[in-house]
Amino acid sequence: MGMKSKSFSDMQCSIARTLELVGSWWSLLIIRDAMMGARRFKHFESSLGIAKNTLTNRLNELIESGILQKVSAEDGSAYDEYRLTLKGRELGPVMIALSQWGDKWAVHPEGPRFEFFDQKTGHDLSAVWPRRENGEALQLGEVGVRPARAKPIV
Amino acid sequence: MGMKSKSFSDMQCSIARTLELVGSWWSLLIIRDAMMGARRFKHFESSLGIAKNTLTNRLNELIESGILQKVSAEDGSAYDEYRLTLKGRELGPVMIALSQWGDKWAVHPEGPRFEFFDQKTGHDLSAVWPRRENGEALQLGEVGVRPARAKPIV
DNA sequence: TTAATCAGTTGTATAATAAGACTTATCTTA
DNA sequence: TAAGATAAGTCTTATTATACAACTGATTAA
Repeated sequence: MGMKSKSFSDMQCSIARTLELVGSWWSLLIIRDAMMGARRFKHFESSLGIAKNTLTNRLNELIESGILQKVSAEDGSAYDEYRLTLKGRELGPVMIALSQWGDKWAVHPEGPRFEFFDQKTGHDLSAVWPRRENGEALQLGEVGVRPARAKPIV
Repeated sequence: MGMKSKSFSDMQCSIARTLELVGSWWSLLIIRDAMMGARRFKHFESSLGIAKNTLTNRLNELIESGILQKVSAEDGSAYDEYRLTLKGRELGPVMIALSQWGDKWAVHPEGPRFEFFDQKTGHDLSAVWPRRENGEALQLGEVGVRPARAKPIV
């Protein structure tokens, strides 16, 4: 996109700090591909159509951020694999929320390509949505934002 | 960032199509500010420290996408206000998921600045997380991705 | 052993952002 | 009501990230 000398990392907002790590143009799609099983440079490259130098940069940033890690290949190849860390895998809810919104508001003529499901049962997931402790979904208008209270240290 | 002639809009993936609309560097922070009550150009500008021309471009893109709309000011001012549409407000779960991840994985030394809560009760929300129909949270490893089945037309 | 593939690196061109000066319309206040 | 301040942009220039293509050295396949 352009000159990104402006960084979000000094902002106290957790959304800004997250976007500092995964908000670059290709980052979330790289993470998506990793969640769908991509492990090798060529997988990401051919799936995304991203320029090689840009892919190199994004992958290194994600490693630097602790979202991806390079590990020796399972199949004995000399080429290392890129794998999500726990930190990376926990972006799952973000991905599902993005996907769910796109299914509703950025519809492709041929419909959605993929869907998330429960591997235990094969059933669909319920919507990723703000809920009360009892599991009840809130209306969006009922969600408020307030200054964070100090959390107990222990 | 740079040359973004590569567009995601032709991709069938809902995540890519969503990022095409809100994945630019500042877009999600503008939407965050709108959710926190920002309505005027100056609010976004001073909150974000974004260049004016860039802010103008991002705001117009978000209007073009139907995420923001310009409406006449409630207080009678001649300056219009930028307000989220329903389409924009429904990015709430994405925001909460981003915030929740940042609270855990991109911690600021002084802790989180804001938190979401239930305005009805004042209580915290439960985590935005993949769940079964019965409300039970899945382990991330239990979430699978599969080609989308054709949905019934009616 | 030769050719093809993989994972990059290195240029060059282009497009998006940053920064700041400038403009016009609106608002405040004395 | 007139003058100054503020709001919401626009325009220009400089910087930087991305795209694209060619090239390189290591690994793999035939």
